[in-house]
Amino acid sequence: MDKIYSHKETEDRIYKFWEEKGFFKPEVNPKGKPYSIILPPPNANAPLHFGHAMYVIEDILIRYRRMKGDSALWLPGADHAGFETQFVFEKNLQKTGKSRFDYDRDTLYKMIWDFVQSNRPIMENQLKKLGFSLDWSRKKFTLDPDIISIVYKTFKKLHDDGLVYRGYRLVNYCTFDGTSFSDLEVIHKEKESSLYFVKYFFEKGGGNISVATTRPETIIADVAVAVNPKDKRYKDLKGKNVINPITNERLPIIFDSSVDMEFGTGALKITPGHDPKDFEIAQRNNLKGESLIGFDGKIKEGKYKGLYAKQAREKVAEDLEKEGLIEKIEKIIHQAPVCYKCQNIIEPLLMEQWFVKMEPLAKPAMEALKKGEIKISPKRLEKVLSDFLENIRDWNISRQIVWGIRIPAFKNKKTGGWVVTEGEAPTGGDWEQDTDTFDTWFSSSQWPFATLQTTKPDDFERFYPTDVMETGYDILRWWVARMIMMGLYKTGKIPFRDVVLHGMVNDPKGLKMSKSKGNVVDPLEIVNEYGADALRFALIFGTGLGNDQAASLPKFQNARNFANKLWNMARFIEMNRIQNSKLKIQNSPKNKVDKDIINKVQNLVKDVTKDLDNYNFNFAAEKVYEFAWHEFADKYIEDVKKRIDSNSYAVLESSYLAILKLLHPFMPFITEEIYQKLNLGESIMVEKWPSAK
RNA sequence: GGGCUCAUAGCUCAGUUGGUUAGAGCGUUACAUUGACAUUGUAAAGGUCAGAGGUUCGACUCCUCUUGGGCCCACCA
Repeated sequence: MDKIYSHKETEDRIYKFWEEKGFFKPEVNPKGKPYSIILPPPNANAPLHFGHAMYVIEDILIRYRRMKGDSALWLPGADHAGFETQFVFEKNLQKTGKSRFDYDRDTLYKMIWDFVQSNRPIMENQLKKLGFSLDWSRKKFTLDPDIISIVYKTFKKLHDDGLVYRGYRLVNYCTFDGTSFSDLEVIHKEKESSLYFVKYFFEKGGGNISVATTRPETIIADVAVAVNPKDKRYKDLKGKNVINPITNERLPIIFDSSVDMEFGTGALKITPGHDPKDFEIAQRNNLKGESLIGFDGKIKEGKYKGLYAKQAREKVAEDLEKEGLIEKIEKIIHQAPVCYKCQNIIEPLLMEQWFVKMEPLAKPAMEALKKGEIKISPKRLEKVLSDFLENIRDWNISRQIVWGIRIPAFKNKKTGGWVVTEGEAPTGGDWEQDTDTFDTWFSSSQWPFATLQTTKPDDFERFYPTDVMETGYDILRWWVARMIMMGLYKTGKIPFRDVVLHGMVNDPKGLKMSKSKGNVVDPLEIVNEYGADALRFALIFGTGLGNDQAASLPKFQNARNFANKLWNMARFIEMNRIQNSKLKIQNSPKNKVDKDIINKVQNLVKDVTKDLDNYNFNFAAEKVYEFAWHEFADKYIEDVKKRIDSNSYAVLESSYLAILKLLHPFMPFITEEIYQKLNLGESIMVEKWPSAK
C-alpha cells in the first residue's frame, strides 16, 4: 500500500467493480425485507449541482440497509424538466439568432429531445462519480412511453372523477417566457412603484371618488369601483355609478368586504382581467371583465394599442394628468409578482387552462400526516407541508410550451367541446389536440408509483409504498406534497413512509449559489480534487439534517485527511499482520486496553446504528470520525504497537473492520479499497452490518 | 401581515430527551517526528454560550420579552 491514498486511482475502478458484480440490485439480498428509495430525478439536461450531492443521504441509507440484509432498491431516473429545459434550449437558440417560433412544434420537440439525450449521460455519469449505488437496470425517464401512458391515465381519471376542469381564469402569465405558471412558480419581489390617485367622477350629481392604483394603464379594463360596506365615508354611494376616466363608460360602485379601508382611499378599481383579487370580487358580484394586455405584454386595443404595459402606464398617467384627473401620486413599496425564472413581472391574464381541483386531494394527504403514516424529518418542516395542504388552491397544469407531455385533451372543431382520453385521438368528428403540455410537476408528482409500475414485474407490489423520500426542503410543496396527494389518489396508498429533508448547500461564504452571482461551486470539481468520499463525508459531518451549510474547502480537506488517516491505519495493520494466527478474539482479553477497545467498538456500533435509524447522520459520522481517529488511531494503535501479538492483532483487526463497515455508507470507495487490499473478503458491500450485543 | 429559523472560541459550525471542567474543523503558539500517516502527533492560548427576565436542586439546552441576521408564505390595489 502506498503512503498516501489516491482517490483518483481508486474510485472509478471500484464503481465499475460494483456495477459488474450487480451489487446495486435488490436481488443481492433476494430474501431480505424490501427497502426502497426513489431518487429524485435530476434534470436530464443539466449537470449536477451541489444540491444533488446531498443525495448521499439516500446512498447512506441504502448501503446501510443493504448491509443489514434488506433487499434494498434505489431507483434512478431523469426528469425532462419541461419549462426549465425549454428555457435553456431557447437561450442557446437565441445565440444562433433563432427563436422557437422559427420551427414547427414537431421539429422543435425533436430538437430539444436530441439536445436532452446528448446531455443526459453527463448527469448519469456524475451520479456514478459520487459513488451512488443506484440500480441502473431500473432507470426511468419521465418521457418513457410507459410513464407517459400512466400520466395520461391519471389525467383521464382525474377528469372522469371531476377533479380536473377546464376553466377560464386569471392565470399567472409570463409574457417573456410565453407560458402560464402555477402559483408556486410565482415569487414576490419588493418593488418601488408609483401609487396614482385617480379621480372617477360620479355619473350624476357631480363630485368624484378618488381611487388609488399602481396600474393606471388597466383603467380601460375596469368594470367597477369597490368600497368596503363598513366604510362610513362611502355610505351614500349605494346604487351610484362613476365614469371611467379614460373610456367614459359607466362603472357601478359595488360593496365588498374584502376591500381594505386603510389602503389608499379605501376605494378599489375592479379590473378582473388583470388582478386576482379583482377577479374574485368581480365573480362575487357577477361582473365580467377582459384582459386588455395580450400574451406579448402589449395593450391589445384602443388608444394605447401596441404599447407595452409599462409604457402605457406612463402615457396614461401623463394623459390623466393633463386632464386634471390625477389627485396625487405617492411612492409605494409593495411585493410585485415576478416569474421565478426570468424575474420579470408576471402579468395576470384571463385564459382557458386545465386545473386540478386540489382540496379533495389534499384532505387524505393531511389525514395521512396527522395519523403519522407519513413522518417528516426534521419535524419542524411538517408545518410547512400542512400549511400548504390546508390552504391549497387549484393547480393550473397547462403550460404553453412544447417540451413535455402533451395534454391528451381534444377539442371538437365544430362544437368546441372537449374530450379527454388516455392519449388516443377520439374517433369520428373533427378533433384538435390541446397544444399545451403538462406542468412538469404533474408528471413528477406520480413518480414513485409510475416508476415502480414500469420497471420489473412485482416491483410495485414489492417496493411500494417506498420507505424514504429524501430531497431538499425547497421542493417540499412543489414536489413532496403533490406526490403524497397523487400517490394516495392513484394507488390508495401513501407513496412513502418517511420524508427526509436536507438543507441547501451554499457557497463557501454561506451565500446562495447562483449562476448570475458567479459563485457556483461544482461538486464534481471537489470530487476530482478531494475524492467522492471526502465530499460525501464533509457534507454529512457537522451539519444537522435540514440545515443549510457552506461548501467550504477546509471541510473537504479535513474529510480528505480523514480518508488518508484511515488508509494509514490499514497500512499499519498490513505491516504488522500476523500470519497464520487464527484471529480469534478471546472473550475476555487479559490486556485491559484490548478489553476496553472491544467495549468501545460495541458502544460505537450501537450508537451509530441508532443514529442512522433516526436520520441523525451527522451524529453517526461525527462519532465514527472521533472514535476512529482519536480513540482507535491516537490511543489504541499507539498502545498496541509496542506489544503486538496474535491476541492483540486479532483485536486490532476486528475493531478496524467494524470501523470500516460503519464508515462504508459514508465513504464507500476507500472502505472498499482497504477491505480488498487487506484481503478481508470479496467486497465490503456484501459484509453484514456489525451488530452489538 | 403570518410562520419558521439562526445568534456558542479569530473564522465555519456541532452540542440528540436540561446534569459534573461547553466540543470539532480551519487558523494561532510551542514542541516532536527518517519508526502507519506532515493529508502526522503531543501540548497550549482562545468562549460572561446575543441581551433581559422566568421555570428548576441545576439551563447553551425549556418558557416570555428585546435586539440583530436569514428563509418561507401572503391577492395592500
